[in-house]
Amino acid sequence: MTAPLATRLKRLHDTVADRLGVAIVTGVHQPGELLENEVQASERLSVSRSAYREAVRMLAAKGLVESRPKTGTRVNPRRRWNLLDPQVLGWMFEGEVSPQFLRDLFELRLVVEPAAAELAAQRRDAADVARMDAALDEMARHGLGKPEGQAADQRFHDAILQATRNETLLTLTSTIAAAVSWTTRYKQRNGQLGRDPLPDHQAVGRAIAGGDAAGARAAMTELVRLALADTELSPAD
Amino acid sequence: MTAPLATRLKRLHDTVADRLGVAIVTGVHQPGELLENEVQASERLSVSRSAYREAVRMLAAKGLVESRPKTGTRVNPRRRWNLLDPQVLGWMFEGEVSPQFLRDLFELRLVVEPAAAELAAQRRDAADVARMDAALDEMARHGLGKPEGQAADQRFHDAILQATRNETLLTLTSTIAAAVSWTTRYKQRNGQLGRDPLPDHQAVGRAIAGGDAAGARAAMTELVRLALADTELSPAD
DNA sequence: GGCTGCTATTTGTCTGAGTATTGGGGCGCG
DNA sequence: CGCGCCCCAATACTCAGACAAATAGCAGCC
Repeated sequence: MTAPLATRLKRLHDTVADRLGVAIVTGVHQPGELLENEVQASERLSVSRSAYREAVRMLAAKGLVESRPKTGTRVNPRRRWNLLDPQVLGWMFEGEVSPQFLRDLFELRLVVEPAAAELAAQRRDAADVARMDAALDEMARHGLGKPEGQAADQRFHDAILQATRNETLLTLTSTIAAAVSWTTRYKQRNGQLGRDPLPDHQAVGRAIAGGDAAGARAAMTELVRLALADTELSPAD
Repeated sequence: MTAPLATRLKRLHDTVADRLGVAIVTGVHQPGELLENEVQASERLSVSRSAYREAVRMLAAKGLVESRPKTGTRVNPRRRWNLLDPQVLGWMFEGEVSPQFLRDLFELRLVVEPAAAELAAQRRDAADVARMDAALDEMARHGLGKPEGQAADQRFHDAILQATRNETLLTLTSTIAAAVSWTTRYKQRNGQLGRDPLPDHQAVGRAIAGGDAAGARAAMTELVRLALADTELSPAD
C-alpha cells in the first residue's frame, strides 16, 4: 500500500493535481461528491498536507472543486468547470470521452474556425502567410500519420488564429488543438483514412493568403465538416 | 507599513491571488518580469509563506505565472494566459481595459452569439423559452439602468447559451457576460442612451422561440452590432 | 576555450501547532 | 409540537520553521 504516486517527473503538487483532476473529469468523483478531508487524502497519497492543499487550490482555480470549512471540498457541477482550460481538456482525454462532448467540441470548432479564417483573410500579413505555408509544406512532407505531420497540422490552425489578431480567439488554440488531435488519433486507431485532408488545408491557406474572406470561411467550414465526418460522430441535429 | 491587506472577507489565499492577479493583468507586473521571492513577498503582504504559495498556485493554474526553483516565479507571456477564465476576466476589468481587448471581446461575441442563437432556435424546448421570456419581462419591467434589469439581461444571454445544448459554448457565459455588463457600465458612465436595446432582445427571443434559425442569427448579429456601436469603439477593420 | 564540479539561491516538501468557520444537534421556550 | 437560539465538533485555514531538491551561475581545471 501507500503506492508511491509515480516516480517524480514534475512537482509533487502538479502530480497530485493531475491525478485528482483526471479522477474528477472522468467521473470517478461525481459532481456534488465530497472529497476525503485533507488529512486522510494526503495520507492516502503519501504526500504532505501542503502539497495536497496546493493541488486542491489549482483545481479550485479551474472551477472543478470548492472548499469550505466544516463542509469539506466538494466537486462542483459541470457547469462551473472551465472546460476550455487546456489542462482540464487534457484531463478529459485521459479517459473515455463521451460522444456528446466530442460533438460539442466540433460544434465549437465549426463556430470559431470559419469565423477565424474569415478574419485571418482580412488581416494576415506576410509573416502569417509564411507560417501557414511552412506548416502546409511540412504536412505534405511528413503526412498526417507521423507526429511531425500532426504537429504541423496544429501549427497551421494556430497560425490562422494568430492571424486574426484577436487574443481571445487565440486563447481557444488549445481547444481547437484538442479536437484536431483527436481526429487524427481516432483515424489512426480505426485505420480508415477517409479523404486526404491536405488539399482542403491548402485551399484554406490559399484563400487566406489571397485575402478572400468568404472563400476562407467556406473552405474552413468544409475542412471541419470533413474532419467531423471522419470521426463518424452522428451530426448534431 | 505592513498594510494589513483588507479586512478578511474571504480566504486569505484568495485575497492574495486577487491582488496579485489584478497586478499582473493590469500590467503592474509585465510579462517576463520576475516576482519577489516567496519570503519577501509573503512578508511584505504580511501573510504566511503557505498562503502566498497557494495564491501563486492559483495564478499558475490560470496560466498567468510559472515557478521554477532557483529562477523564481515569472509572469508568463500574455499568450499563455487563460483569458476566458472568469476570474482572469474579472481582474482585467479592475483596471483600465484597453480598447483593443474590448474589441477582441466584442468580436468574439460576434462570432459566438449569432451561432449560439442559431443553434438555440433549433434545439430550444419549452423551459428555455420560459427562461428567455422571464428574463425579457424583467428587463422590460426594470429597464437596463437598474441592477435587476442588467441581471435579467445576462440571464437572457445565458438562457440562449443553455439552449444550444453545448457545454463548451455554455462555458463562454462569463466571457459574454463581461462584454454585456461592460456595455451597460459604459453607457451609464457616459450618460448617452443610444437606441433602446429591448426591442432587439425581443426580436431575438421571438426568432428563437419560433424556431427560426436564420432569423435568430440575424437578429443576434444586429443586437451585438448595436451594442458595439454604443460603446463607440471604432469597428475592428 | 570548453568542460566540470561547486555553491548559493530559490522553490519545493514536510511537520505540527493553533485559529476561524460553520453545519448540525440539542435545548429551551412559546 | 414547532421554532429559534446556542453550543459543539469537524473541517479547512493560517502560521512558523526546518530541511530537501533543483539549478543558474561561477570558479577552476584541463
